[in-house]
Amino acid sequence: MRWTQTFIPTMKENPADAEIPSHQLMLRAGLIRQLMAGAYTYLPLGLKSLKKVEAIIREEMNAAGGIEIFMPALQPIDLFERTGRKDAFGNVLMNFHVRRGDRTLHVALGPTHEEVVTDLVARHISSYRQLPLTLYQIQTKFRNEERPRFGVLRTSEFIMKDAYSFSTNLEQLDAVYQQMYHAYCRIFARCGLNYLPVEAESGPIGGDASHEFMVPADNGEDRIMYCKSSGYAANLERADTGRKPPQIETSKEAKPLEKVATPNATSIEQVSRMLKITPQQMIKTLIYLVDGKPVAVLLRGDHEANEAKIRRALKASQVALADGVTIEEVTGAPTGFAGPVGIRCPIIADHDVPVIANAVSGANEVDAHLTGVNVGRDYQVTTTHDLRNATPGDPCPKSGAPMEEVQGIEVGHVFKLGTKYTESLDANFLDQNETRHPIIMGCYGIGVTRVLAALAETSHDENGLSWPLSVAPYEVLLIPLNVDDAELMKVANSYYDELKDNGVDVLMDDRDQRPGFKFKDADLIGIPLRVVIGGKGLQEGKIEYKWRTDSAPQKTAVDTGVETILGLLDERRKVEASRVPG
RNA sequence: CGGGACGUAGCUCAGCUUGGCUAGAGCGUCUGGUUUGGGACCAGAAGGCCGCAGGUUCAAAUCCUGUCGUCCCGACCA
Repeated sequence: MRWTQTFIPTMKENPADAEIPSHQLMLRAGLIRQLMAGAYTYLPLGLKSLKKVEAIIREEMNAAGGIEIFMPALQPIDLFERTGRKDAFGNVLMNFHVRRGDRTLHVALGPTHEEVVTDLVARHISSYRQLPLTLYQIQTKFRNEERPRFGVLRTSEFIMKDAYSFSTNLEQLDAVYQQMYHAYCRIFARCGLNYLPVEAESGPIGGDASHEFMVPADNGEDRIMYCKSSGYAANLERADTGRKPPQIETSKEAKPLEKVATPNATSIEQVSRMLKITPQQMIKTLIYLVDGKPVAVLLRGDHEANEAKIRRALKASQVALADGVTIEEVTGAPTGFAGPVGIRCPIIADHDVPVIANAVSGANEVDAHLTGVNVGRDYQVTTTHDLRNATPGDPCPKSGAPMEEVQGIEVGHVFKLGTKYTESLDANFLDQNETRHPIIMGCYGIGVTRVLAALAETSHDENGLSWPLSVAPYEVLLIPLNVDDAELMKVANSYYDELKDNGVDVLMDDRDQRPGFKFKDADLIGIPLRVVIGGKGLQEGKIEYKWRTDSAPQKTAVDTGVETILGLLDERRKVEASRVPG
């Protein structure tokens, strides 16, 4: 492609609306333009990369046994009512009424396609002989995000690869899951991403049933606990704190229980400042409604509650923070003064709570806290649980070494679903014994547009983007330095033609601009290999090439330049391929 | 949904506090000329419902009210 024949609107300055590097650079390099919050146009450069990512995904999905289909974004709302996800999605599900003749249809724009694909399978699969089956598509998804942000990282309309596996038993499901997991590793490696598979919340099947693929990045929205020595990595929601139940006994240094006045101090921070103590000395008492009944959850003052863990510990189905009225009922005080001593509801404590000697907690009385709170004497717990988010320094559940927290961008998710959808949508099969069972599902998603953003976010320098060869919009950027020089253009054009004839994806900057201008744009859009044809070089029979990641260009003979470039590209492709797991 | 910031030329921004000439600059665009290896220079030109609506005032980009939009923090995110 010739630059003057396409549409690459680069920008010299950072748009005011963009804050993080990927958003700024994708705008400046002319990959995307915003239409409204959470909706972006992909310009030629962005679209080319997107298509290359899609091609890689297709190759790997096909190799892993996936069958491509294409389902409608437009879906009847009753499918979501049957699976209960109309309510589960709530406002995130875009849905509306349309008139059709004298009828009114209630439709949704698909946020994902479990319902549609399961309905399809329910209608056409009925025998174990037809299974296993894995269907996938690459398609636009719609989610009414409460807060779209960070450019293309979180949008209300985005491209996703979603795959769904259908199996007769858990062994089959495990096999597909492993295949998909492996395919995902290959996809992200081929895209040149530095990725980390992390354990995620696993839902009904439990165990090792869900992994998210994260790209470590400071601006990532997800928090991951990571252990360098064991390789253990888990979503913050999921990560084990590695703590064990402590011995529960009253401290030998127990001081007397005392009530202190703490007017208007309702937060851990305010109380610790007022009493000149650290949050670690405090007991945080959170009142939850667990399946409708109040329960006091005790945590160390500096820790965060984890509702999924609380739900599991209590074997409950619903857990939510209690309202002010309930809190007054069980504590006898407004929100902010709850404590375990004398509270009128069951207590459940985190492992780290009973070991706090002479703790400070709310007094269950307005404007008052207690000091010298000790387990056994002042409040009773018989056992403890892991009820909180892990924090940096917590021991790794595998190695015991301190874990660290890293931020990440979620680019993929593999998940063993089980029979949630097949049961509600009647997707059954008959086994060898003519017995009917619900089909066992798995689902596997990749945020295709997010892969692009993650690459931009993690692969750039102060001058612009830097693409891997595999997904770069173009592999080679050919720069003739003076388009008015007929001799020079003759060489440039023959390079352009020959490279194209050899299957190289080449962009020629044929704009009538000064060299410096072109070099700046070259760095900004980040094409991996830059080839410069200039008057000075031609005089000595040389052309110049430079990898985007190199600092200085190298020279090679004009006559053999094309072969040199082809060789360089081959070599680089091999290097990139060597990073892909086999 | 709670909190904060912003909205003036295609882009980045000044002007608003303390209302008052024809609303400015740099970059970009167009024309002519000089240039040509890291975002050139000179001369000229085009380009604005100052987000929108209402109000106060002799007079509003500027003050007030409302509204829409965008961004950031938080909540939310099968």
